[in-house]
Amino acid sequence: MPEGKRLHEEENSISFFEMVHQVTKLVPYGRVTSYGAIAKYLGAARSARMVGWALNSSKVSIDDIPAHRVVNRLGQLSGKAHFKNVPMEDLLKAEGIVVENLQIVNFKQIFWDPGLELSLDAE
DNA sequence: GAGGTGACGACCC
DNA sequence: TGGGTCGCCACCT
Repeated sequence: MPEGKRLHEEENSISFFEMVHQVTKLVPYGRVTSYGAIAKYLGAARSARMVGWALNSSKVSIDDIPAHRVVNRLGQLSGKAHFKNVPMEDLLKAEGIVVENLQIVNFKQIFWDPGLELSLDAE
């Protein structure tokens, strides 16, 4: 992944914040990714917290950004508390994702790595 | 203008 | 091997 252009930067000054939203929207139906995976893809592997922060803001447009498909590296629904309106696990289950005890059972199987998948597609 | 916050992850002991 | 601590960086107050 080139360090210059991570994503198709709509603006020259697109923020890390915006890129998180872009990547999150690219997560396929029925698949999930992690905060760290997104952060790593954006070249800020140590800034996973920022990804969570960005998704926190995305809740205003949760209809556009499937933030429920983003969990921590263990597949746990750490952001569940922020889905007070629509249960996070309910959204995941609706996509055929097995959630048990606030954790994705087949996390490894449905894990979607943006750094891997998007590099192949390279839109 | 500066400091605190935050849905995590990696490193160190 | 497992638990604890630090770092990261943009946005909000």
